[in-house]
Amino acid sequence: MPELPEVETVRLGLAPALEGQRLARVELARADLRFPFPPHFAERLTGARVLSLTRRAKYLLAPLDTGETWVAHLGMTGRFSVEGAGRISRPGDFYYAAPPDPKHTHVRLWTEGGLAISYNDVRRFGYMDVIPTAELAAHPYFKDLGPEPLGTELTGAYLAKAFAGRVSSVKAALLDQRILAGLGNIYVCEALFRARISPLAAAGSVPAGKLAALARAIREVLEQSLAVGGSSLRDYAGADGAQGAFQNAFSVYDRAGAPCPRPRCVGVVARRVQSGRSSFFCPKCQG
DNA sequence: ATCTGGCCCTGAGTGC
DNA sequence: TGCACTCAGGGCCAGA
Repeated sequence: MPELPEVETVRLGLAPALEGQRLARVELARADLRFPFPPHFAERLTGARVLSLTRRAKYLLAPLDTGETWVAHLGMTGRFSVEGAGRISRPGDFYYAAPPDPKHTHVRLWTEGGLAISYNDVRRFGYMDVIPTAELAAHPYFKDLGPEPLGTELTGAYLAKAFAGRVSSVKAALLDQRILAGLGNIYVCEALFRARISPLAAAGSVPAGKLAALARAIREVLEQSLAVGGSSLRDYAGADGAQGAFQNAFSVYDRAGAPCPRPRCVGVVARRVQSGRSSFFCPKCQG
C-alpha cells in the first residue's frame, strides 16, 4: 500500500500523539500480522516512553527510552488512527474515509496522555517488531536498504551507477528497495512518465541524461504528493482519518485507456504486467 | 549474482 | 442475486 509519501503522512499525523508520551497500555487482538509479534511485544512497549517517531523507507520507527525501537510496516492495507481527548485535527483540510472495520483492528495502544491509537490492517501484510535501537542498522529489515529518494544521494549519477549492467527493467530496478528505499508501484509509474522513460527499458540501457531527469522526477512527484497528504486509494488514510489528494493528480497510474495527459501527445495510456505488477505508461512519449 | 513467479490475506469490482 | 474470476499501494522466498 502506502509508499513513501503515505507513510510519511501517517508519521506526521501520529507524531504529535506519540512523541514524548509514555505508553500506558498495549493490547493485541491476535498473535500475528504478516509475521508473529515478537515475544513479549506488549510488555516491552508498556511503560516505555516514545522518544520520537521517524521513518526509514516505508517503515515507521519509534525509539523508546528502554533502548529498544518499536518498528511498524503498513504492508498494503495497514492504517493507524488516533482517538481520544486532544485528538489531532487540522480543521477544514480533510474529509473522512469509511471508518476502519473493527474486525481488522489488531493492535490498540493507549498513551498516558489519554489518546487511543489503533492499528487496522485488512490484509495483514503489515508487521510490527521491537528491536534494540543499537542493532537497527544491522537488522535484516534495514541493512540492505538503499538511500532515501528525498535525501541528497539521489542524483542521475547515483542511478547510473546503480543501474549499470542491469538487464532487468528500469521499472523493476526502481521498485528494488536496495537501490532506492520508499518507492512503490504508483510513484515509479508516475516518475517514469515525467522523465519520459519506458518502464520496459532495461535499467542499464537508459542514457545518463534521462537518468538525471528521472532523479528530478522522482523527487518532484514524491514532494508534490507529500504536500497534499499522499494518495488515497481503497484503504489508505492518514492517522487523522484524512484522505490524501494526490490520486487526483495521477498522470498514468490506474488510467489505462485514457488519453496521454502530455500536451500534444496523441498516445493512450497502456497497462502492462511486469514482474507481477501493473505498469501504466504512454507508449508514444515514454521511449 | 540476478531475476521471475508464487505466495501471504481479504475485499471490491466485473462479467456471466 | 450468486458465482467465478481478477485485481490491489509490499516484500519474502524458492528456484531457474
